[in-house]
Amino acid sequence: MHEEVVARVRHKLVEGEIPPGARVPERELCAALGISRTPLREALKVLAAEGLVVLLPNRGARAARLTRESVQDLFEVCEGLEALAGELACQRISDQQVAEIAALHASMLAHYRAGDLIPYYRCNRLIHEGIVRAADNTVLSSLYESVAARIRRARFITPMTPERWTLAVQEHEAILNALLRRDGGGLAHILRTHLRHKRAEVERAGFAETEESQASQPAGARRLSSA
Amino acid sequence: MHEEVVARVRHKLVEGEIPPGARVPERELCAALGISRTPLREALKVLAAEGLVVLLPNRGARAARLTRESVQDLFEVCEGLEALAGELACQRISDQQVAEIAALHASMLAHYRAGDLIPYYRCNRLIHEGIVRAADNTVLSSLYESVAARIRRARFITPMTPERWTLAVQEHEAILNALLRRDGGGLAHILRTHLRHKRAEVERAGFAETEESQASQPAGARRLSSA
DNA sequence: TCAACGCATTTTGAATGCAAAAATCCGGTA
DNA sequence: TACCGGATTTTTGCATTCAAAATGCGTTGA
Repeated sequence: MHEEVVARVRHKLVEGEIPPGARVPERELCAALGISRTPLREALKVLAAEGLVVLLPNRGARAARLTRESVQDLFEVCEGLEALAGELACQRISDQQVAEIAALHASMLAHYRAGDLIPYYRCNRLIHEGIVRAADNTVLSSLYESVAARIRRARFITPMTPERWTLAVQEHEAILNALLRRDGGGLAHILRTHLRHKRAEVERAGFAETEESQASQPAGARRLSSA
Repeated sequence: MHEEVVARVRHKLVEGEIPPGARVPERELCAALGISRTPLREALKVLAAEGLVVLLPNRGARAARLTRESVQDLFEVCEGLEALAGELACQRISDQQVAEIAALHASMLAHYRAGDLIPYYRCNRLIHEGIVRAADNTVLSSLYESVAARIRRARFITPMTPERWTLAVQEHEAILNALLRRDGGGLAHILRTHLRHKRAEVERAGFAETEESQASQPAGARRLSSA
């Protein structure tokens, strides 16, 4: 049941039901989930360790903000993780797994042509997860899952433009090709490029400062602090 | 106080006070730390999310085992993270930070010459952490911390041989040189090599099957399972 | 003799209770 | 009317309590 609670609350955070910067209403969530405070508080501690919420001593939990720095950090790490996944996947992926990803790619393409964004996103995500899974590394999988979930929260503030959509599909063609050729270096490279473009789009769209919910959490000057 | 408890228990796990595979004695720990079960259980949930303990439903917590697969996975990911840190650090490190690492390197060298393993390990760790810190990426830092902590648990089963020690010091010379030249690619490469050697040593030493505490947790056949 | 069953004890997981810290509200004052 | 200070209410953090599951042990019957 503990895992269930963590998953439910994580879903609310990733899907924007609890927007970045918002307070996490302990009482309400307990009522909504039909549980007492103990398991919810345990779940919040776990989500804090994952970086999805911030625990303020004696002042409760807030959904972590998406600042310019944190998004940049997340993309940098995600690049590294996906590149590693690409390298390893090309060494270890089975023909069947390649076929599964090729099938996902085909339906993603169909959704692109039909202009269906939501199912397109779903296939997109499954392809990236498939590559990570094919790397056959449980540590990598769990770290990727954590980072990707946090990045996914930014999609509400980045509109998908037709140009970017076309480019992304082209990049996915290259991804599939590299995978078919088992070209680890090439796959790592195109995955990095793909993510850099996505990141540029998110940064261009700007974030933070636009949500009313970003209030009451002072902007940190992390880049200035040294330790 | 919550963070305090997590840190204390994590220390017990990383330092081998609670060996891999051993049961985490909830009652005892509560008594030892002078707290009730609630905060301890919260801490265990967090450590489970970090991968240091495994929670068995209705059967308590055990310190995670160090299997061949999990150690391999950890090293693979650590390589990726350190390589990324090296790349970023060379772009962002300040002269003062380089000087700090150079100083650490010098004292590490002195400890090597004196044959003092423990302080050598300490300097070694601080150098690697310094590089990661210089990458100036909080997400990277926290993931690295988590992976490095889990890897550190393996050091009790890998004796330091004179040959490996000499090689490690040589590699650290190359690491410092790459850093002084701000050669990101070169630093990433030597860091990967350094870790690969360390990993080979750990794998050669063999692990698991040697600790009585590894008992009663069936060996998983993860490499065979697909999803 | 040994295996299977049943009961008691221990351990786990979640709910509740209680003390302390924040946040809020309200009245008073300048 | 704006601002400050204190009391009240709410929220938070931890301890305690309670129910359910697992474990251990003794008994019984083949």
